[in-house]
Amino acid sequence: MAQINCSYREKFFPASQSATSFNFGTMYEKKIPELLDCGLAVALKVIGGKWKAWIIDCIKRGVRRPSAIHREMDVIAPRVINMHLKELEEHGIIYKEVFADIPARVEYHFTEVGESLLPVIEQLENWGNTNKEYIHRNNRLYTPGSCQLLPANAKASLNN
Amino acid sequence: MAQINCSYREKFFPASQSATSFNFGTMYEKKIPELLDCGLAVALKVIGGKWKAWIIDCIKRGVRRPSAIHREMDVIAPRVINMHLKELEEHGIIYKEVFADIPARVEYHFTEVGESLLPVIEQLENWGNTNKEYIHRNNRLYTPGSCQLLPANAKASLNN
DNA sequence: CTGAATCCTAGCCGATACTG
DNA sequence: CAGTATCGGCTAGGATTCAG
Repeated sequence: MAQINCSYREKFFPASQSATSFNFGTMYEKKIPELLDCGLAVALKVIGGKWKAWIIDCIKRGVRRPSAIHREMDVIAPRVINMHLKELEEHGIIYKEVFADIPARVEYHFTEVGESLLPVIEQLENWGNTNKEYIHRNNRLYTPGSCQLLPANAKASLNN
Repeated sequence: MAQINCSYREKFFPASQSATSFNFGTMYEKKIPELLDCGLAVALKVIGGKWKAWIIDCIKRGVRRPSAIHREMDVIAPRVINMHLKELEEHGIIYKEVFADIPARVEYHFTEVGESLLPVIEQLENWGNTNKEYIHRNNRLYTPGSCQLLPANAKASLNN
């Protein structure tokens, strides 16, 4: 059985203010610091954000230049893509190679840590693909007091 | 090498409007539908949200009653916790057992699908724990043009 | 081509009070 | 104990413009 070794209370709100309780993720200035010592929280922070998954997928497929990424994600505002790219860079997931060409030329690549993230993302992707219909279905059937619908396929997993 | 089988353009913005392109996630009413057919996006949607990880961890450790969860997460507004609980229920990750006691008594349990999510979360947690120092360090060292700092440990992963 | 600056909106979340 | 309602703010994200 999977084990989450998370003493969240401590990790989200360390008693010792000297802990690694600073604000990270500079996409916006944050008033309320969050996360910190919890691995799960950090991981979610890194791959969270509305379009990070898509961007990571781009780079993974060799779409490395900003302009190319913008072309593929033409429905998303370039500013937003750039913000996500910058955040990924700050987190050390990708880094940028700047060429002295004119016009300017830039390529993004995964760092080692970034590459180590890919298999984990694949797990998430697989889970999502095998369960998305179920989740969508549940969402549709759900009504405020419809707990009766769920136990049918859920009770099986109970053992008390 | 990990493979993400995501044709994002199609999955986020299906050409056929008849696709599973409805709005899910009723924590709030959404004006702009999102996600849909991409497994990764669905997975992130399910475990996303500021406190879902903590809540999932609670239930996993046997802290099943709302009042108990509220006690443990006493820094978080009960309303917010309830919203996340409701969303997890709507997504079919947990379900609620309602006892006819007075005062009211409720217990949350994982559905089968919910349990299948735990190992995946563990992967994320592990990745985060082994890389959080690196990420935090990067965040601190980062300055707008500090791409010079990263390639040092990043170049190694390049092969072109 | 790259990417910063400005303005704006929607939605997540926080605090409080209230019902059964 | 469990859950809802209302109000307000912060912030991620979207649209546009301009600079290097």
